Amino acid sequence: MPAPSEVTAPERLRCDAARNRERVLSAASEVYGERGPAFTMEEVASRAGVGIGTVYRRFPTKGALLDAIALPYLERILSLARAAGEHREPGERLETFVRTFAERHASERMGSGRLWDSTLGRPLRDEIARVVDSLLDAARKAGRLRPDVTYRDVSVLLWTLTSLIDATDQIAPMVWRRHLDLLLDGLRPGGPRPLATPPVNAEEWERVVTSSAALRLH
Amino acid sequence: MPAPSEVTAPERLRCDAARNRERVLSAASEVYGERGPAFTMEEVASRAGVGIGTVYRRFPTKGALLDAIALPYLERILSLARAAGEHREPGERLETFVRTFAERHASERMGSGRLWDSTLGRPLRDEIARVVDSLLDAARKAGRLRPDVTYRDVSVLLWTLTSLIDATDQIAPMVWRRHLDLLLDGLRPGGPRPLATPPVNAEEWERVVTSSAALRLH
Amino acid sequence: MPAPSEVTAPERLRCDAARNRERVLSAASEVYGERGPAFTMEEVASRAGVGIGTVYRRFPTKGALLDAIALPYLERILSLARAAGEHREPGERLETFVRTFAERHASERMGSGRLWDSTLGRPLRDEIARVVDSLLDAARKAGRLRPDVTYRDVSVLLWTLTSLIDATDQIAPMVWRRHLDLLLDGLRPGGPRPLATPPVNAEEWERVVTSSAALRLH
Amino acid sequence: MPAPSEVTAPERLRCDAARNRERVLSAASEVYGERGPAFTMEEVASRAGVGIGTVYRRFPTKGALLDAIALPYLERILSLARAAGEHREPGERLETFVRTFAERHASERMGSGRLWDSTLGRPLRDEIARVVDSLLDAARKAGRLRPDVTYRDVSVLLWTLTSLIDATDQIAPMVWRRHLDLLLDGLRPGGPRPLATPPVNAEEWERVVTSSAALRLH
DNA sequence: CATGAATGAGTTTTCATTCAT
DNA sequence: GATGAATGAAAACTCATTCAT
Repeated sequence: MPAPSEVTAPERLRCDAARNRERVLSAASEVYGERGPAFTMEEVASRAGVGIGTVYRRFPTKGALLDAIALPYLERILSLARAAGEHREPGERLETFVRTFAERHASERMGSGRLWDSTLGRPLRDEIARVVDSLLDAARKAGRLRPDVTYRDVSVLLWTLTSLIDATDQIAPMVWRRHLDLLLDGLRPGGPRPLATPPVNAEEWERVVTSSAALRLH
Repeated sequence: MPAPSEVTAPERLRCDAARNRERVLSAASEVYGERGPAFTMEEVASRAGVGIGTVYRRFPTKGALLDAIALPYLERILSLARAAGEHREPGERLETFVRTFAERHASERMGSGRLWDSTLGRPLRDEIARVVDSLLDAARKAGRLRPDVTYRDVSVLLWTLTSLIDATDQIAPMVWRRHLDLLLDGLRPGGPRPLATPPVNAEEWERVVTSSAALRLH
Repeated sequence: MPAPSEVTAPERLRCDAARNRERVLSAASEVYGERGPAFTMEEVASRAGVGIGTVYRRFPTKGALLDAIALPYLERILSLARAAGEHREPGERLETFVRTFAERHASERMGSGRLWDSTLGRPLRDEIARVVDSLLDAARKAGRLRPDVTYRDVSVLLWTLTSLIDATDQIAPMVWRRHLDLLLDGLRPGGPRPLATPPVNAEEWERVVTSSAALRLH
Repeated sequence: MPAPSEVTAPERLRCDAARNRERVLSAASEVYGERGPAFTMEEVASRAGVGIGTVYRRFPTKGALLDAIALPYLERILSLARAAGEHREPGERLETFVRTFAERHASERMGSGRLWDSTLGRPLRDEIARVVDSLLDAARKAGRLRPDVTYRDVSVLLWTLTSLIDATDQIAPMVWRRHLDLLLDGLRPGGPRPLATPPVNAEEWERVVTSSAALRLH
């Protein structure tokens, strides 16, 4: 049975390699989530259970690895946006997207910062732009969004939001939720409803202010 | 002759020491403004015109030095808040504070990130809280602010804003201004006035997305 | 059916193997010519169009590969020596050999340094010794060579010459030619003819001294 | 006694630093002599008995260290040339210089290769050129040197000679001496005296050919 | 046999921190 | 007190070599 073996052998090889690639990638995402871009290649390697040489075989540069982390990240964003587009109430779609995105980011420590960068994800980003634009349209038509908000505004918003989540979620998980409510609802009076999240209380705030949380924002 | 010598010598020393402390501090602020927390202790020393040992005598740790930078930073914030409190229109005071703070941050590269941290500035921070609270009050009474916004909400807002400014001001200076408009004006429709800043255009956005700007957000 | 399969399969394999061996060898010579012993095994593999494992199957060590490169090198030397032995004027044969060898080395970047080493080429080297000895004899009999010069003297001369060629040919191609003239003609006065190559001029010398040419001599 | 202490303290500091600098330098020369430019910074550090950081404080780059090795090397060459210029017999001066240079190079493992390079030693090199030129003049006037030999010819000769010495002195110390005799005396017949060094014998040659001596020539 | 994935010791360089002077 | 020399633990990256497929 040379055929099958010949077929499967390379397949398996690729399988192992691919598995390792995945392991490195998820280890990198993990470490990135914990320590930001200051993570060590060696740490990624050891957490992936491979030698450092293996990491470098797949990603010849730390930057390349960061770029690679970005792609699944973007893909998840896209799928969240698409899922939000299925929401029954068109007026809720945008908010649903932003909120689920934030929750997912907090729970899965999706990458951030550098990950919005890199030209690698261009087509993906374009597609995300299209989908999010449709969410904006729906929200606008439902009278739930001021007409002058663009995709880029939302993007910047998500961008700063992820930084805030990274910096505070572990020590004061309500901070970013409150901030998100404010962002979504606006600062002006006359809003139709009170903010869903209560103001940040003293203990949480204490933790934020005394920890090095702010450090991570830079 | 213990008195004179002990009086003058330490006095002088204290003088020199104080002068050195100031030099180190302003050198550190300068370098921090230029390179963020990645600056080198040696660089601070040489820019202050002292030996690196002197830096360490005053600030036993790089972290301590960062903490120390925060104080003048907080002082400037306080003075901006106070100045804004003098604004003729009480309803404008909060917005004036936030906007001048942002502009100052952008132009003088006031420290950020880590600088919000540290327990050193506690009394200062408390005073800032008081003053900003009065701005909030005024804005609320003038019907320019939703009633449930707290000092901490504003603080988080400023916090994320400085990150955005640090990351984008040099390559796309309109990005954070637009975002700030949105923050101040809210995302809901029916706002009393159109946003002052036009949407981010394609070129600027391109620059942000292709540069490593996002990197600096972490 | 053990016979046919065993006969053809190994035959083919041997064929392929031999072809691979050759490919690896010429790739290695090529890379060696370009970068000296600093070349990478991976580079040899990829230029030969085989996997790196294949390289290691044929040559268990980088040193072994270097040794193997030496053989064709020695063969070319031998053929040059034999060709020089055909020269009409017996008195010219030695000089012809040395000069054509040097030119070939310069133009084809024949291997050098390590290539004189290795015990692999023993019989070949012995044969070269025999042929060059005959050139020496002829030169001696023609009164063109001092009687006490041996094959080993010539060998050392060629050895240092190749180093000089490697180091200077690309940046100052006259340097080694002048040196060779001196070597062949002697340093003492009263020589029958002036040196054919003019002294190295300032520009060329400058290039040698300021470049990292000397580095390559080690 | 504040004055003396103040005077000596910095002096001592400088002393220690200078001592370390010297240690690093001589360690580097030593290692360079043994392994050529492939030496390790760590090795230099440990042999100098200092931390690797100290090496980098004095010589911010491996290249800088190599450059620094070159200077004392050039100085020694200059002093040898000057000493040779004092030789009673003007006709012997050049040869004396070349021979003592070679012996010193062999015994003290003076640097080589890269050391001829670098623009650092420019003035020193110019001075060497002047002195050696005077040796050439003297030799020429004494009828001991063919009139067309220039300083650059001698320089190339010394250059290749050091390579040969580095490569062979430890395993076959007569090889380079014999070669030097040949260089100095010329290859043509009719020379006034037989070569002082006997031909390389089989054992020595064997050692050269089988060792990796040749490797060091590249 | 061929492949190329995996390995990890080794290299250069940086920088926060200590300590002798 | 001030100085800056010394330290050495990392960190990013390379490459000869081994080994599973």
